[in-house]
Amino acid sequence: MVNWEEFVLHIDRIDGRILAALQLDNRLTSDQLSEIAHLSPTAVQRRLKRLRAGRVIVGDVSIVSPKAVGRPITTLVSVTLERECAQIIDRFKRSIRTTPEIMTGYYVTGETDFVLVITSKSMDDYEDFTRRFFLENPDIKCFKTMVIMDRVKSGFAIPIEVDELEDA
Amino acid sequence: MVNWEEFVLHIDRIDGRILAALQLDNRLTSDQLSEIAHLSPTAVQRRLKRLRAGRVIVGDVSIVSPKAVGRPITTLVSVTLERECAQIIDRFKRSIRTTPEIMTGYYVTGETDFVLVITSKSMDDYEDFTRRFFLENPDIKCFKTMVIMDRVKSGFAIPIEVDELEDA
DNA sequence: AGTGAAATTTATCTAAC
DNA sequence: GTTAGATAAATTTCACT
Repeated sequence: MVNWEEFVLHIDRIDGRILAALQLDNRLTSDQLSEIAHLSPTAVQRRLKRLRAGRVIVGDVSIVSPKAVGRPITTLVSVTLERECAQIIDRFKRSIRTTPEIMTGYYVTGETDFVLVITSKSMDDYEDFTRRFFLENPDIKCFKTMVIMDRVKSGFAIPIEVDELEDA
Repeated sequence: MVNWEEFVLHIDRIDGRILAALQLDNRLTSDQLSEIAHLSPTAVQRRLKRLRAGRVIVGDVSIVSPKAVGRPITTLVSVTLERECAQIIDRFKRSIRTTPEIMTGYYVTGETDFVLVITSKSMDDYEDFTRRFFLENPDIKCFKTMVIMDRVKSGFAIPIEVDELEDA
């Protein structure tokens, strides 16, 4: 039986170029992409459809300025749970998913168990959040806050080494 | 003199609804957005133009599956520099920006100086990267690696409390 | 297989009001 | 803010290699 979870489409050099471009700007038209990919606009669209259906492109989103919508404070929080048992971990994962203030949540190896990215309206707002979310949660042993001072690079673009892919 | 850096557009409830939708899917048509916003498609487009020009929407990107393009390993790395002087910090920031393996890089307060998000083809590839990037850099005092085991939530969507915004 | 060209449908932009 | 017409883009169909 095939493990369909592990199934990924075959990506060639042209796909690589299209993906590299769309990671930076997904509002490029098929016409613009056709120049980048050295292909006809129609062929580009067919590939796009395939890449989206095959979950190579997993989403298309607008990036909103946190400041502009009144959430200028972003913090990174590393969280250590009391005990690393499946039940407690799963419960914490669920609470991450249902808490809108948490933009990103990773379960990690190493120093701590989880790393979260949290947006807040102010430091007071963040403090208030920690009281509600962390201090009242008996599963949490400790947490450490890092306030983001500068987003040196805040992209999500994966380096796609086009030359390492095979020809179309 | 006005601090234009701090200037942000005024966002009303309708903008909030549009932004909340586009953060999840920016391929929604003006027609679909017009239903969400209870507005005509043309009015939606005018707002979109304003939101993009005013840098409320700072970008529009496709999210590519790291696995699908051969980079299944993602690590979080916290970096502490030898000394926190402006020159060393700026030099490190520059190297973050020019290193494609680093997807995200934050300058933070607290435990460490920087937190990086790095994609790799394999653990060997990551180890190789650390040798090139960290171990050969005399400005770096120490770094700690956390391998991401589960992306519990890997969105960038900011919670937009529509009800707290004023009417159009 | 996958590609390219023309026709149709659909969305977006540019006026009007 | 809306409606209507022009422009441009995405989809579909079909012929080609």
